[in-house]
Amino acid sequence: MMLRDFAKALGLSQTTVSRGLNDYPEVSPETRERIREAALRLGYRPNANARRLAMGRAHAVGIALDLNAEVHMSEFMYGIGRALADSGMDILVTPTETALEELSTYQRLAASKRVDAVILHSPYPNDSRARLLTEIGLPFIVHGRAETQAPVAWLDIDNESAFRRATEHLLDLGHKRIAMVNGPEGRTFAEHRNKGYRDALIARGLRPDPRLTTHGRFTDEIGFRFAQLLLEQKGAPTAFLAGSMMSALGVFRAIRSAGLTLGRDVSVIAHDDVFPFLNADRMVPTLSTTRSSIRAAGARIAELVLQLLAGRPAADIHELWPVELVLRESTGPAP
Amino acid sequence: MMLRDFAKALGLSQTTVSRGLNDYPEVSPETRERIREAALRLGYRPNANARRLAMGRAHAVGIALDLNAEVHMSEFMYGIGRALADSGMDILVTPTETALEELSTYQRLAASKRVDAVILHSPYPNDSRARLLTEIGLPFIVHGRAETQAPVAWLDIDNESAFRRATEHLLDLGHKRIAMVNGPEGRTFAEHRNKGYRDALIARGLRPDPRLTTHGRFTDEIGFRFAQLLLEQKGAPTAFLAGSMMSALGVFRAIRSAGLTLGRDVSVIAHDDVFPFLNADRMVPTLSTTRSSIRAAGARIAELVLQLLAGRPAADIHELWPVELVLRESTGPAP
DNA sequence: CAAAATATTGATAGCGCTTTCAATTTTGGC
DNA sequence: GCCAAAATTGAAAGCGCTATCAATATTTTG
Repeated sequence: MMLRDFAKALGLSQTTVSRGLNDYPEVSPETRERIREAALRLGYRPNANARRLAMGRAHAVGIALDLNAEVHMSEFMYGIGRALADSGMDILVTPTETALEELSTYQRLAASKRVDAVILHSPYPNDSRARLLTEIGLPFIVHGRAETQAPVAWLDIDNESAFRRATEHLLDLGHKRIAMVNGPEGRTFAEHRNKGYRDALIARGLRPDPRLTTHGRFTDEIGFRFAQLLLEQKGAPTAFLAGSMMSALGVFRAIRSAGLTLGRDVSVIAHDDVFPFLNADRMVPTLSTTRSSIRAAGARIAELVLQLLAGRPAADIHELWPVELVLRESTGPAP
Repeated sequence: MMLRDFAKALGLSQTTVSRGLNDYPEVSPETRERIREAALRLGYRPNANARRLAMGRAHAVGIALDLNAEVHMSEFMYGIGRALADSGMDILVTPTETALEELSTYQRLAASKRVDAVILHSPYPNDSRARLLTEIGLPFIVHGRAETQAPVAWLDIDNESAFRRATEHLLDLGHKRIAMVNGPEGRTFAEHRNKGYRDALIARGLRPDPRLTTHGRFTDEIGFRFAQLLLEQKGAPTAFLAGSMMSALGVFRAIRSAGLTLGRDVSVIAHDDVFPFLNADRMVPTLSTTRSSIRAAGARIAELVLQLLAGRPAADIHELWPVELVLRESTGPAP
């Protein structure tokens, strides 16, 4: 069934029916209701591709499925999708491995008019992807922060403050040697976390020891290896900051396999993006975290994308979300 | 730049250019090359929405982002996307929470012609979604197995054999009480795993104890709670089968928090979908697994979708993949 | 070398919507 | 009750491609 048939069945013109379905003001309330009801009853739905062509809008947002951020992606996308559900917007996912690949993906999406906007995540402070998108005029919003010449819309969590407070808390507990399993080097969020961590140490007159910091993907393996390495040395750290729950799991294993007790011999605070499959509050011992739902961020970002496309200036779209520090059993006084 | 301009710039008709770009045989090799080169040089790309409308094909496949299968989704989608990369097919993701929601999603996608096919995952033996898709004539392929009246295209891993062999191996090691943390009740793969597990026990004259089996989502919490419960009882199991790496992490914690040693006091075999962020081979101790890459499955499924859309009968599309049993340190002789 | 094939290119009619502009009906003011 | 203004509906022209059918150029054949 297409518009022509549907309109004929109603005894109305295609024009009126189209207007009725698209909330044009000039169609009378009774007619609109009649159209709505009939559409539901007869199961008529406009052909999305015809609409896209006629309106010159793709009704879709793109997102790169980046292996480096993989654990986070589905939860993030879930949030985006939920918020977009009623807007008729689709989510178009493209796997990318390298930054270069991501760039050409955006060019393709833009040139072929497949998406109206894209959501950029895990940015660098000076991000080539953000620059490209600005240049080709494809609207986008950053999950995280990037600086470009032109104003950029972004939503970020306050990583710096989160890690500063987490570090301060460990310092308050008497820890002097605090290690950090950070995210991939160079990414804005990793740099922000680093800054928060270092600032907290320096404020207490401690000098950050570069050997106590590592960068890498959020895998349990990296957490494990780094923690194991440090724990078997003399002058081992008594506390760890972990950039993700995955890294934390690795750190846990290293602590246990060194015969130490988590929360007593070694304290851990991890950043928790709130995955349904990994609950910091139900671990044993429960895990202290800096917490911020990545799903909620995705949902909000989707709303902001809609606003951006509706004409709200990118320069106005900046949200910095505070991060909770949730203290549980994995943190205790320095031994 | 659109086709009209591009064709004009080349001094050719739109027809010829379109044919050149779409690999029609009647365009001469030199002309084709000239078109190709110019397209690259001038950055011309056909408007996807105009193509979709003209061709009556969406050039997209849909997939439901199901919270119950969330950890697996990004890896699975990554495989799909990689295999689809050169085909011009997009991946359209929609979050769904309930089966009902998934049904209405498929109806919407079909009615509005947003996708040419969908990929159905985590099916039930008798699956309402598969029935709906058959009924409305939206091509689909199942990751897993479902039975319907009409023939259904599917790709599945041999869960039954995997869990039979895993169980047999534990039995060979002398274990008598073997527990299993299975997936959500009713899903085909969970039932198949159950069958493999039970058959192995029965073949050795052991009666499966229902108290040793639990069903649920693949979270570390469920693994932990179930294992903890069993390990503190008398007659505790000496071995566990875990339906996923996440469940296994929970089981590990329970074993350790009971003061037992993994691989000595208690053995564990987990099913490993091969996540980049969780490596069974680099755990401590290394983890014995039944292994099958969900990413590879996704990639193959994408190929099969293309074949299905190219006209290959669904009845011909059935692949049952063998599952490796990888023995490592987490399995040892019964104490 | 003309006629018949064959290879290659073009003109144009959709694809199923939205939207502009025109037509018609209804309402309001006096 | 009449006319201007407002409200409501319709006709038809795109949106930017693909694909059908017709036209032209190039070979092949007898």
